[in-house]
Amino acid sequence: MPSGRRCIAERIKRFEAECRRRRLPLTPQKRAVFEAVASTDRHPTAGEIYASVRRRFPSLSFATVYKNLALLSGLGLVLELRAGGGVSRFDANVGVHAHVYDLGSGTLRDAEIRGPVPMPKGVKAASVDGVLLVYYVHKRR
Amino acid sequence: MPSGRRCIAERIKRFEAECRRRRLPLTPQKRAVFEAVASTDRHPTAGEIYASVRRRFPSLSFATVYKNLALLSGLGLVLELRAGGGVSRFDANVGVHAHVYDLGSGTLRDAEIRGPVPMPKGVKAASVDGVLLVYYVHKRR
DNA sequence: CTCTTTGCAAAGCATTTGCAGACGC
DNA sequence: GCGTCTGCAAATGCTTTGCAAAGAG
Repeated sequence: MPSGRRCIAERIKRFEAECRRRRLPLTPQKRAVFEAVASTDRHPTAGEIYASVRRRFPSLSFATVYKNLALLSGLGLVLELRAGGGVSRFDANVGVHAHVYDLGSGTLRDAEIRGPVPMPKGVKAASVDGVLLVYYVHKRR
Repeated sequence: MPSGRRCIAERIKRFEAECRRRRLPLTPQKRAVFEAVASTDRHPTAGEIYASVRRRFPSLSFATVYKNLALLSGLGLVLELRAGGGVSRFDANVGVHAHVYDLGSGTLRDAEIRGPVPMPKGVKAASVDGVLLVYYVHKRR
């Protein structure tokens, strides 16, 4: 399922490699922020990430969290989900997958999809960095 | 194409029918806000809608725009796109279609897709209100 | 007449920015 | 050492809310 041990370790390896390649300092905070996103499949918000990382780095500030999330997002290591509700959620699963957003409860959860996601016309497959696929569902109307 | 005359008229008809069905007053502002979204395929932001409607209703306030957008969104007449960038964009095309978000320029545009969008497991097709499909693309990395 | 809506002003809150000092490499 | 990062505090800006007056049906 979404994030087994193996998968997390791989994500972190990729994160480190990418930082080295770019000559970006591997600070403890940066690593902790990435780990906070990579070790869960709950699509944490910036606030949740802050709370989580703060346990190990009490001096952590929100600015650091946001700066690192922006950085990671720019590196393609993390996906920012603005699918519903008011806040951004972050996902270290950069591959193609789907989310179901419940309009009633505001819940955002992963979904398995059967079959491949079609590619859009006029877009080279190679230039697609990520795909956000969200199903909006309701209980009743 | 996204929004021909015919299509716009149909959208407005649906909007009016839905309001009547719910016994919701059909105020000029409400209608104007919906029309502002329905008559373009540019996915306007709340600010753009405000500017547009304000030309005909100089006393219009932002609160009215937001309240109506929230209402329309709840009625399923308008889709709120939080796909990229910082602000919400609104789309009266509630049917299944795709968007391409350019990470470089921050542009969000419509895209035709070939083939059907797969349905997720564990979700009844009938309960799916809408599908948001966004391709994140880049020029270079 | 009743219930919804409007418009204003103020509040709310997630996110961003500037900057000085700290730190990775 | 050099360039990036951290943390603080203040600012930003989209969005929401409360409320009294106006409007739709």
